[in-house]
Amino acid sequence: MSDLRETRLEKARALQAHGRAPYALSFAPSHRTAALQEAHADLPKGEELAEEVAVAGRIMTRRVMGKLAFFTLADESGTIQLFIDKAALQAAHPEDPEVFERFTTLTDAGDWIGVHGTLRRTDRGELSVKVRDWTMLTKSLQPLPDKWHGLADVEKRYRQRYLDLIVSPHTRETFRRRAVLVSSMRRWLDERGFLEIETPVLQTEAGGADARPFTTHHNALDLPLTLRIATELHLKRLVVGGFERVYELGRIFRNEGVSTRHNPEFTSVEIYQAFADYHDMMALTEQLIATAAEQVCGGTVITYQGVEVDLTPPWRRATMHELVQQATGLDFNAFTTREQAAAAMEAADLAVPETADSVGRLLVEAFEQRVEESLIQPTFVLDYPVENSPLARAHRGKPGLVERFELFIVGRETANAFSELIDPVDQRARLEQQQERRRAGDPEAQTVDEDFLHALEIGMPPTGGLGIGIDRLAMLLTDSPSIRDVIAFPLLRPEPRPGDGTGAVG
RNA sequence: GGGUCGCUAGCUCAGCGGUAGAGCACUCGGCUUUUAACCGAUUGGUCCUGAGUUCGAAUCUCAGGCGACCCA
Repeated sequence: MSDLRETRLEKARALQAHGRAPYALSFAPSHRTAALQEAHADLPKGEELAEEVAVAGRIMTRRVMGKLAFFTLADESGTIQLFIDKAALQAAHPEDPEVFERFTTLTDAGDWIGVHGTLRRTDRGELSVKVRDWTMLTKSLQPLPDKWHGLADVEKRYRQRYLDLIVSPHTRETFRRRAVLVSSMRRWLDERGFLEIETPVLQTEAGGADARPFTTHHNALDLPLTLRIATELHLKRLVVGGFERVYELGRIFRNEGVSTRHNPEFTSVEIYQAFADYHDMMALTEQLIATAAEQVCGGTVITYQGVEVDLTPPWRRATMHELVQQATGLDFNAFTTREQAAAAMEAADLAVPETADSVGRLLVEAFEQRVEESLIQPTFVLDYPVENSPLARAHRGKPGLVERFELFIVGRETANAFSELIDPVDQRARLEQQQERRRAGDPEAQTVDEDFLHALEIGMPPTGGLGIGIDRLAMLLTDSPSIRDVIAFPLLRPEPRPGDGTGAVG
């Protein structure tokens, strides 16, 4: 509303007129508020210290009562109260008899200010800075949301995340935890000799996953490009090049719908370790995630949406065949044709989609329909059908299967790993099969990447590969029900703002 | 893609066919121990958009927009 804004602009002009700039260049705080609260927790009521401190922050609430005022000042660490005594402030400013009135009338909730003063605990027990001098750091022109209710409108919280962060301590904590998660994972990998190497986001043909890419265009080269849908094929090239432990933690883009579990851009970490197989990657996954949980949550037993989840290794391991048999009574090892499997599934009241054109794909269907969401505690699901795992190595002992696992926690796929396929002849055959599917109309099927195949022909050592969805892990470790709660700025349709010239957002 | 729900003051919400309201915020006045400060007064609206029904629509109907949740 422009009246509120105009009032604040007027205050900014008044500050300028009185020699106080509405936008300061810098300020030197001596302490953060949390450090002061902690250091002086035992200061008795009514007592004051001689030492002067400087703190900076945003005014959250103001209580002005005649010749005395209390502000709540918030910095990133926490809050502290400002105790503004008219007589004391004026005594410190003989040159400006209006100093108290300027402070109380030209400031608003939302302004950034810095103050110098002494610490005292009020009679009511609130540790406060008794203000000797104040500086406007940034004059805010827009009102803050309701100080008691905060921002309840979910859409507004996503669109104007800055407001959400100001008024919702829980949101700040979520993104702080996400940052701890990411740095914890990088540290864990770095300490074990993994190199983070950045691979291209812009690619002429996106590969490494079954997904549709975003398309874009390079003007100078007049070249159509796609955004990456995985980092897999380039990281493997690096293993071919001789890096034995590589990873990349970064943004992936998939041109798909949005939901509480999907955002078109999301963050993954892919990790490749030479001379390792998928059993090694299971051990790595357990340790990596358990360590992250300890650093983010303080322990490996956590609560997600009211359910206790125990991330203490080792985690349950079960094959997809076992899990499906337990849940449905169907033994997919016994089926030799799709017709047999389809009939058995229909008899068990399972849907049989047309697109699932093999026993293996039907097995995955049965898994998704009856098992997936029941896997609350961390579970490695092993040994997938070869049909939908074109980059995984054939199982060493089970024909038709590959050495692959997916990790499920709270019913959600959280990680995916293989003993990587390193035989270039087999790899070519698998990708050609995928290309066939693509020709037959599956837009998510993969294409043949000739340079990748060439790299495999140069020679990739036996390698274990792993991908972890950072957003879903962040949801788990921050107890967030929606992926949008752990993405600072989730994709939203732009808001129509017809003819709006001021206060536009975004 | 389907279903349900939501959209009213800067924020949080009430109003559900008859003059658009409250609390907070803002402005003004009072107040030297408040902390959702308090007391008094004032200000503030494209009731998401459009069409329809009606003497009369924030309210009912239809279409559209944006979002949330559930399902596929």
